[in-house]
Amino acid sequence: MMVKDSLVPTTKIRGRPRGFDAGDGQRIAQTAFAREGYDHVSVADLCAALNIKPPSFYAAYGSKRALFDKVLAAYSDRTAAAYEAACAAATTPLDLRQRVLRTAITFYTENDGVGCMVIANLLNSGDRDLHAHLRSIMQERQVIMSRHLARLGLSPEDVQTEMATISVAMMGLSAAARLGMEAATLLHAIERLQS
Amino acid sequence: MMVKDSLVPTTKIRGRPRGFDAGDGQRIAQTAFAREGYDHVSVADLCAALNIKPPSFYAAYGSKRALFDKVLAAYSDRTAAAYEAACAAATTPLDLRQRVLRTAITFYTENDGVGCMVIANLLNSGDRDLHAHLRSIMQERQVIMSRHLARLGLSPEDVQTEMATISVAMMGLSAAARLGMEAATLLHAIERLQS
DNA sequence: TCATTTTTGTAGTCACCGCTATAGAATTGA
DNA sequence: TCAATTCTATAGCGGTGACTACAAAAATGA
Repeated sequence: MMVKDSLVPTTKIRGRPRGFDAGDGQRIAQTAFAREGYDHVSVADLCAALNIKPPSFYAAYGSKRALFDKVLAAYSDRTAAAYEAACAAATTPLDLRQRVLRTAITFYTENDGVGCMVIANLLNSGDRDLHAHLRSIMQERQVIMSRHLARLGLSPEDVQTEMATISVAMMGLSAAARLGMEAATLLHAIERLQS
Repeated sequence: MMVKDSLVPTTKIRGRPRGFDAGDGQRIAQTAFAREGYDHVSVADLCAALNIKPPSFYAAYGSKRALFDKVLAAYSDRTAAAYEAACAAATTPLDLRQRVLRTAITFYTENDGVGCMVIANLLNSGDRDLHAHLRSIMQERQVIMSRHLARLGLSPEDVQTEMATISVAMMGLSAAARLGMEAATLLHAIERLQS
């Protein structure tokens, strides 16, 4: 008598098996999207990189946008956790800013300097739906940081101003990183800026 | 006996007269390129805005890239003069930074906040030639500012760092302006950043 | 063996891109 | 009036974008 192995991940799946690893594909797409941005990565590019044809791509990921959203969600979760940790560790508003910007620099200079995936695509992409999605992600971040700033004693209007300050700094770091500025230089730059 | 009026601007020109004002077209193109960026403005868009057909566009401007270069040159000259004036008026390196950033903010918040035409397209465009052109413009600017910083007493390595600092700040201001941040908020942000 | 299921490659859809060949319309000079 | 010149609209070029209809291929279950 056989036991149903529905909980076992190695369940035999009917039909022709996929000829490539979807996880590998997502990783390749992640670097491509991070480097070039949503608009400048074509499905044809991704297919070439994955060595597959369009039908395989669409069967596995649904659409270019769906794949980007998956990659973006992973990035967003990863960075949100790091920023949350930075905020939680902060003891003063100024300390929060320093910790957040230092965290940002480490992310932005990954993979030879790709900047922030949210900021970069918010500035680059012509896709309106994507634009709205990215804006909402950014707003979520700001809400969280704002709460921490309030917790550290800033008045509502000071929270607004400090949030704008951090935003401008992060955008500058993202852009500079994308244009090739190295992590050490970015650190020196914002240290000097806050002289 | 007739006198040749080759020096008179109202010389009668043979052939069918142009049905639109090329100068108006350049102005319309300027706002379009500033708002949307080179890649996201199509020749069809420009033709629709100018109420002309593609052949008229190409007869008047040569190519999309040629028109952009014209618009860019005008922008570049205008801003270069302003930055030069800001640098010339500066009495200390810190004063130079303040003046340059304030000048930048006024440009970036023109036309409902379009940011810096050089920085924005450097980050957005996928065109490699354009990329190189914009980079060279940016480098020229930095060379000029660097000379002023040296004149004001900064050591070579401090010039480098200060230049990176100003660059990061300008990129942040450009991006934030493009995302809708107002001039007053931008001013408060960089003031606060330099606490 | 054979039906069922899923993936695969071929080949194409339609829309848009920058750009242009061609011929007609509108002007000037003779 | 008529040739020369210049701009105009029509229509279409070749290329690329995201995406897909279709049938063959490769696995499973019976």
